[in-house]
Parts: sequence; C-alpha cells; structure tokens
Amino acid sequence: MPASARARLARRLPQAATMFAALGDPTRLALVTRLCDGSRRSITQLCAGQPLTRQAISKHLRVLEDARVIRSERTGRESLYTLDPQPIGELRAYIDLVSSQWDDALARLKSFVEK
Amino acid sequence: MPASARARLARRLPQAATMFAALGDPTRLALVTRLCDGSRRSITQLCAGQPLTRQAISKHLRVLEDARVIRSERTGRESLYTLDPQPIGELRAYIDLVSSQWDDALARLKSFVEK
DNA sequence: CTCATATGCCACCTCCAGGTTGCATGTGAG
DNA sequence: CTCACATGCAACCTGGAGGTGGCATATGAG
Repeated sequence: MPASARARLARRLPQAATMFAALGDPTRLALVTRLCDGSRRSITQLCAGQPLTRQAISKHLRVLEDARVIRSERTGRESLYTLDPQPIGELRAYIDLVSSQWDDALARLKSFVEK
Repeated sequence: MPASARARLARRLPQAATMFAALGDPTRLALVTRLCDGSRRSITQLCAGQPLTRQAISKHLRVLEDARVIRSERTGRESLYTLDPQPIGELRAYIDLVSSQWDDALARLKSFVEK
C-alpha cells in the first residue's frame, strides 16, 4: 500500500543490485567475512589460504571496491583494504525495507481474514 | 575475537552467497521487490512491464526459487509465485552478523585507543 | 469438442565474469 | 645502488549466465 516505500525501493534498486552481486561470489563474500573484524589487510595477506592467484584476488577486491563495499588505501608499497560500514548498512536497510513491506502485507492479510 | 561467530559465518557462507547472487541481478531484484508486498503473481503477470521474454523471466524465477527466495505453487494452468520470508530473514541475519562483528571490532579499537 | 491461454522444455547464441600467465613499475631493505 | 617484494596492467582463455525462438503440453473458456 505505501507507494512511497515502493518508490524508495525502486530508486535504490540498481545500487542495491550491484552490492548484492558483489557479495554474490563466494570468494568475495569470504573476503568480506575476513575483513569484517575491522582489520586492514594487504592483498598478499588476503591471498593466504585461498587457492587463487594474487591477480584473481586483486580483481575481486577491485569489484568490491567499485561496489563501495570496501576501501583501499595505499601505504608504502602495499595497499591495505578495509571494510566500509556504510554500504553494508544500506544493504541492511534495503532488506529491512523488503521484509517490512512483507510484514505489512502479512498484517493486512491477517486483519482482512480476521474481519 | 569471537571465534564462534566467525565459524557460524563460514558455515553459512555458501548458502548466503547463492542468495546474494540471486538478488544480484537487477531483473531478479525487481521481481523480488514486486513480490515483497505479499502478493501471489503468475509468470505472465510478472512479465508485464518488463522488456524481456517470458522465458527470460521464467528462468530468473527458477533461479530465485533454487535460491529459496521465492516459492511457486501450481494452480490450474498457471503457477503462482510468492516471496518466502525465511531466507530473507537469514540474509538479514548474515548481514547483521557481519556488521555486529564490525561493530565489536570498532568498540574494541575504541576502548584500546582510549586506554 | 475446440480453441486460446499459460507454461515447460530444448536448442542455440552471445558476451562477460572469473581465472591464468607474463611483464612492468614502484618501493623498502641491505 | 641493488635486489627482493608488493602490486598494477594487458592479453588471453573458457564456462556459464542471460537472452531468444520454436515447439510441446496441460487446462480453462465457449
């Protein structure tokens, strides 16, 4: 019923989709999961334990950075990556919007049935 | 620090990745956004307004169903799709885990700095 | 019964995400 | 200065995602 909520969802959809897609790859989600403790790690550090080439990891990091999920900062000869909390918050906001819409619909349905 | 939370994240990672990937496509996210009002819609209904073939939409719906984001039920000659609230909830739980980890890290960092 | 409707299934096409290798570049260590 | 190390960049390959069209099948309408 709330057309405003629907409009908000539609407006945020493209960016939300890219962020979801960024987290959709297992390797990338693993990277994010590894960074979610707030640490700043270099590429080679993030390569450790993964069966992939440095370049592959590097590409994934680039994707995550383009989606604004992580941030990179060059210090000396290595670039350190950290999680960016704000986009994660926006993702949560999107999901909350979807589920709240759904909750509202359920409530309306319930009240309709009970009437 | 909480190794249990990290283990939980690692365990849920594969399924979470598939769900993120399912929502990563703009068309699919639009479908989910359209279904999040609790309605049950047929394929042709969902095709209306989208510049895609019925088969394309059908495939997307199949992907969403495989990821357990939506459910289908055949009634008569049409199959109706509805949003499945539980996986959405799990996604939210995953994001909450990530951001709570992050919050914890921030808190620890803050207390460390302030010490 | 007959027909239009709603969908499923299959073959096919195209393009890019994900991955590798090789080389170039910048920077800290000694 | 020289060398090892961390990274960037470009070319290349390949499988599967996303899309189409055609045909088959079930089912409600008349």
